[in-house]
Amino acid sequence: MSKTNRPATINDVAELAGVSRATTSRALAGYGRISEETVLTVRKAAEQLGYHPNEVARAMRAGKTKTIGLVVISDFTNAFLDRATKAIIDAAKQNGYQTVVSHTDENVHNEKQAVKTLIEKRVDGLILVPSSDTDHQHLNDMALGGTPLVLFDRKLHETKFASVTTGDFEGARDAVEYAHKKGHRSMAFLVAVPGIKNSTDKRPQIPISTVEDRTNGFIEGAAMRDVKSQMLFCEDSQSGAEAAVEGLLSGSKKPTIIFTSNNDMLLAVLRVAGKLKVTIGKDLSVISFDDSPWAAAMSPAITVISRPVDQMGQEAVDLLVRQMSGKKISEDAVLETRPIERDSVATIN
Amino acid sequence: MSKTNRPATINDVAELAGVSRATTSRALAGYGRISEETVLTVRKAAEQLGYHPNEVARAMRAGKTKTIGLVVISDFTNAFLDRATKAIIDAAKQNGYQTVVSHTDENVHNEKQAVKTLIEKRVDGLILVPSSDTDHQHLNDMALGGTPLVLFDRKLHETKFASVTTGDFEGARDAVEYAHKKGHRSMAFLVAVPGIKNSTDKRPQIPISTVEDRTNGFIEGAAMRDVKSQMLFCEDSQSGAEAAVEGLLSGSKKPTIIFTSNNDMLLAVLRVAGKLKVTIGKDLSVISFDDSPWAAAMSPAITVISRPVDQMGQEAVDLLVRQMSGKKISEDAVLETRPIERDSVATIN
DNA sequence: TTGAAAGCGCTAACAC
DNA sequence: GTGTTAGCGCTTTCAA
Repeated sequence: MSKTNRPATINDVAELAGVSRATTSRALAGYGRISEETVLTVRKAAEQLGYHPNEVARAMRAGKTKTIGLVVISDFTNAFLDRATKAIIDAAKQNGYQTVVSHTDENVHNEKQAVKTLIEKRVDGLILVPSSDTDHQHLNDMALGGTPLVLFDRKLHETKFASVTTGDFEGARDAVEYAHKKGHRSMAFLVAVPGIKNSTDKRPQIPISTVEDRTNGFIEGAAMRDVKSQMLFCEDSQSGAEAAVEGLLSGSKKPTIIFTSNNDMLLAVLRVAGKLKVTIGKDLSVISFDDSPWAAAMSPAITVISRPVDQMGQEAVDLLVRQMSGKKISEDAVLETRPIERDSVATIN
Repeated sequence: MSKTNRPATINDVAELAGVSRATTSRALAGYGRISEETVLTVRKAAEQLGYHPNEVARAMRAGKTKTIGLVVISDFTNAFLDRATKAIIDAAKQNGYQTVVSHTDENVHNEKQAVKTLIEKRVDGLILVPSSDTDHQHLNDMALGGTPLVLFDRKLHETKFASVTTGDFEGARDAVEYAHKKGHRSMAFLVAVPGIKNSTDKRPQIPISTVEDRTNGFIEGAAMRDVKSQMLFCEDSQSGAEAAVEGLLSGSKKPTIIFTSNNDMLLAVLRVAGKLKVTIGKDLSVISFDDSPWAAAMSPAITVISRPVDQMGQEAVDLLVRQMSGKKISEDAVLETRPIERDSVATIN
């Protein structure tokens, strides 16, 4: 910092070192022909002034910000997305990129806003967890202005973006299979669907590919084994979910096992179960999508269908980095889910 | 996007609209004297080209990036910091700022790196959860180059930074008081201390003000009521914590209640309890710092000392915004903790 | 080995 | 009401 209170510029350094800006730049960056001595002088001057290169100016000149934008739905107060966010930030850093995170609370309007802002900030690339499969006009070529985009966790039909997802259809189907093996014959799938009110057992429009896959997987699994199955599509909120679960557990068609489409739904089941004094793993079994530290720490520990979140983050960044370096790929990475058997599924004979 | 594949600039718009850059800028930003008609023409041209203002150039010119940097320790895969991060991002957005998030895994070296990068990106301000009370040379005036900094969740002694913290001393003390009322006479405090190996009951250097406060609060509370108390300072890792808890529970000085200094420690207790078949809320009581959705959903639900995380985020951004607008304040906001009584503390008579 | 100068995209004096 | 111009801090030709 020079005498004034604003950060030192390369000019300040040049002046103090008694050389030109160009020389200073070269000395600091260490390229071109330059004498050992000058380098030392310049370095000392820079140090003395507490010089930090202005990355904004650099970005301006280079036309690259070395920054990627990450737009996640919901907040990342979510056992899957928080770790995904971390994984992405880490992988990006590994590749020399900073990450700017926006979250959209599952709201397309916020998503549009976030994408716009990020584009204006001239991020070099974008990773997006899209809110809606049907509304994505803000992702057309013109809006993106050539910024590469990778989809995370969800696909967008009718678009050609590269994406990183998991085999959730198979994951759900196999989970049903597993429950069947454990003797369950009456199963329910509790599905959070953004945009709907309360809950319904009529299948609504599902604007999220992942949720759709899980739903279809559940149906397929149930059909294969001919078990009694029901689905409950419910509002993506704490109160809505709890009401739905209460209905489910107090009704006449009470299942022996509930599958939940995400951790929030799992928590709803757990809360209601606690309230109704039904014991998980005995009176009622549970399997959820996505693992979390607390699911493993519960008594009983919760059986889950986990997804390789770190690897997903890695993959997303890899895909993006490759696109940012010019390739116009539209590859899809589909990783495998992995069941983690714990103690929340009772054996019934 | 113009014919070439790079984003349209204001020049492109000006050319298409047949006016000068300055006029274009005025038309788009809507300032100065300008005819209605020109505005329309320019707007249309901009639209047609998919023009997005280049915020990098703007930032360069204005000397402001409208961005703040957030450096959190650990990852934010943490029931407190994830919500804090969200709160900060939201509050920042409210004030027209984007947020760049870095995390340091509780490692000072990473913290230095993160701060440096952010300074070079010319963030307008910084919110930091510092890793270490003893090592903060990288936060001196010169390194910061005048960038305002607000401390979050932890104070740094011997510095003059504004900070947002909570009354953890009182929180811990009152929790002991509460446990005493419920009849507990033998209490243990499980404290995560970064940097130590395994665990010890000898009080080590605690480089985190918050943890120090909690420890002192526990001691004070225990002293006031003359209960048998012990402390276990343990490595901040899953395996380390579990080993410590196992020792605690199988030893002869087994307490009736364990206080945990954060959620990771709570999970360790829960995991070990599950393994050892000790029932929480009956065989063993638990109170933890920091609330979380899952703590409330467990059976029994966990009694916690919660902190007003949204408000903390708000406050931090407020403090920062005020500093960014020129004031050189060094105010400290200390918010109150709030006990949430649930079912993990048994009544003993 | 070093310096001078141009230009990245934008806005704001200042002229007309 | 609109255009011209300078300059934010940096890197990189091009000359010397």
